[in-house]
Amino acid sequence: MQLPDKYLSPYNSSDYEDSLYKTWEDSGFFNPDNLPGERDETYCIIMPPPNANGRLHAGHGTDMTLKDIMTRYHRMTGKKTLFLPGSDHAGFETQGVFEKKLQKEGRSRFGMDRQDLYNEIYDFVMENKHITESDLKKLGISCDWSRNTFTLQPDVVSRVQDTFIKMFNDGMVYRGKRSIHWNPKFQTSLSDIETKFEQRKDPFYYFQYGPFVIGTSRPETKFADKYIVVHPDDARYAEYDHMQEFEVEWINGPIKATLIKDEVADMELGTGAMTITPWHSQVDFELAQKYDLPVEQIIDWDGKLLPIAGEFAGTKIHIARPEIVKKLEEKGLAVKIDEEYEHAVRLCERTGVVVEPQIKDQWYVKMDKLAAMTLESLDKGEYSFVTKQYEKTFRHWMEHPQDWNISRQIVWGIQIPAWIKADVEGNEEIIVSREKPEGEGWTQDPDTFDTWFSSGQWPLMTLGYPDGNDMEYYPTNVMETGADLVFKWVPRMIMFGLYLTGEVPFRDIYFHGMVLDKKGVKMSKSKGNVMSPIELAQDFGTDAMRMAFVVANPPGSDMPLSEDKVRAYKKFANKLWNIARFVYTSLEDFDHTAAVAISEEDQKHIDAFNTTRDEIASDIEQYRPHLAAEKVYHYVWTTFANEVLESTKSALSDETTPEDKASKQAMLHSILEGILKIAHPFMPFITEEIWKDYPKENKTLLMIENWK
RNA sequence: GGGCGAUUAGCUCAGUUGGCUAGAGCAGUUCGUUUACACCGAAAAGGUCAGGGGUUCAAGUCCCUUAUCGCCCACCA
Repeated sequence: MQLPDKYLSPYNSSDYEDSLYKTWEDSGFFNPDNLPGERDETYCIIMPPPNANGRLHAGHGTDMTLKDIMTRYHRMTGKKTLFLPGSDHAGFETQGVFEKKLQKEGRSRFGMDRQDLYNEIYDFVMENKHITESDLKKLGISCDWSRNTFTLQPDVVSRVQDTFIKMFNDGMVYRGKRSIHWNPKFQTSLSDIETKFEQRKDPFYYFQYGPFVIGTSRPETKFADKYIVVHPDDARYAEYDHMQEFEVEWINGPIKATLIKDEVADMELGTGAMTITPWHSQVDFELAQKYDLPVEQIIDWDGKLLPIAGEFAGTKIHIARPEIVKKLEEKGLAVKIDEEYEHAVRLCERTGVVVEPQIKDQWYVKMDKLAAMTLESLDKGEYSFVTKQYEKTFRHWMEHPQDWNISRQIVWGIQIPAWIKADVEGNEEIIVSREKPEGEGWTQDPDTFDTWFSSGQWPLMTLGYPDGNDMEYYPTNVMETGADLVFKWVPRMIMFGLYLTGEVPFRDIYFHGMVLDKKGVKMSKSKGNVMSPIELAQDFGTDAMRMAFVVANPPGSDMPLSEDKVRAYKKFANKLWNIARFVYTSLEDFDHTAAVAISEEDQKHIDAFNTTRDEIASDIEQYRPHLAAEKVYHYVWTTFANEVLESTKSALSDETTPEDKASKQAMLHSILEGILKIAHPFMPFITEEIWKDYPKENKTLLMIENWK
């Protein structure tokens, strides 16, 4: 063969990547239906859908690379392999992003028509979605774009709604007034896992309340407090009886208060006596239900005080707080203020807004049975954690299930298929159905589902549940995703899978860690240490970037990433390029179709390669891609380039017999093929490009060549 | 309060079921421009694998313990 000119200059990824991706895509082999040969065994990975509202980050890079390595490997071993892409509407997050955009334009979603708002967000998301998809292609991932799915496409919407209807009919969902986490700025409720705690130092106030001194950090909620709670064993209050009543002078005049003795009171905190505000505290609400106490709203949905606050009505709570304290001081009811009080404040995880507990009618999923099914299935070994360290955490969470609030007061999502008719007394009649019920007065619940309600059904929806052809891929092989989804997403998919089909959606769960910057600090826009996979791919080549994402990145632990690391694998790509150059040059007078006797020495090299190749295969199959990648690197550079290749140099010159030379040529020819194959899942572009020139009969794309 | 994990070369980290003469990248030392590659090669240097104890023929790897650091969950009127 003649050495192609392209090898005369160093490997320049940008000259090849786009056209190679197009070649793969045009070949149709991303779609398992088009793969050649008999393929009885299926292999399927469902892509965790990136949110359709922004650019890819380094986490996506790792995520996609790991999945693509597994996909490409299994495709080469002859399985009917499907890597199924999609995107998630990411309800609350997307609407948040969109509202910021509106704000910049001096607009607001409030007052906008529901459908207009939805349509505007839809257009915004579609634009971003296309950018994301072209970004994904730059990562070289071999997913079947013909099966690309979006959570808000009509057939997904209707099937997700059907699940809700089935759950309602099965008594698995209910509607009820509950203490919810309310985000007053974004006007929506949140589930437990959408909130986080932040340690803050706030003043802690002690007020005289009848014969008691109560402690509180939230005086602005106290207007309607008529119940005092102390611990039954608290000796300081032994003289008072449970349900004893007192006349109390309070913020806006005298009231009648009642003492409750209950173990929820913490004797260590403050004076051990508190008053309760059921509407604005989850714990208090539970207590109110236990003793059948009245509940009254003090703070409105915007975070302002209601008329019950008298002169403070209409005031934002953080403004009212010091004024209320001042009034109590003037009345001589303020005992003392502890300025050093540290406590945890619940915030909205995505927006950082302080959450206000409120009481609202919401839809809930009953979790007890679903959680039990999920645990039972785990015990039976129907699915398992590759990253074992998460199993215990997962179990603990599943053993203490909380009912799941699935209603969101936003438009960007799948509307809940429930119709409500209220009579004059405010009693509600509810029909759950996709179609509007017969008769007058029905309005559809304006709320949408929590995003995780639809993404929890993602493997089912993408594979066409209930009766689509692709259900042959269910259960899928592995769910590879970020560890932050151990509660948010993974358990929900398992629960929906078991509930709807009786089978888990995937066999193995593999969590990769977070990608940190080179100092080990979490990447974030505000810190300015974000590394874009797209820029890395442009600067160093996608193959180099993929290697950097995999090497030294064991399952389940975080990984720092630096440009130096990516640069190292760019060099490696060039090394591979020059190995090809050397081998192809050496094969100038070699006939690859002729039978050649391989010398004992050369056979040893081939055998050693085969051993390495099999180790790499087992590393990939057993979820050790980080070791597999390192072995590829080490074999190619140290063993092959530095040892094998060097050892052939004298023989390939004219100082040898023709037989020996032919043996060396055949050995190099054979091992180069193997190297391109073992490197392909990790570095698909450069290997495919070198493969183009590889002398072989009946050659196909490297992507679908046989691994061995 | 409950749980998980980390501690290995100057720095950032690998090291699967115990078999190690402990590896990689970057940084740094010496030599080399020998036609695959200077996006390179050769050679050397750097580590009582956090401390202590134990199991074993054998421990970076398993067990106990101490210290430091990180993360997650729960709760805090």
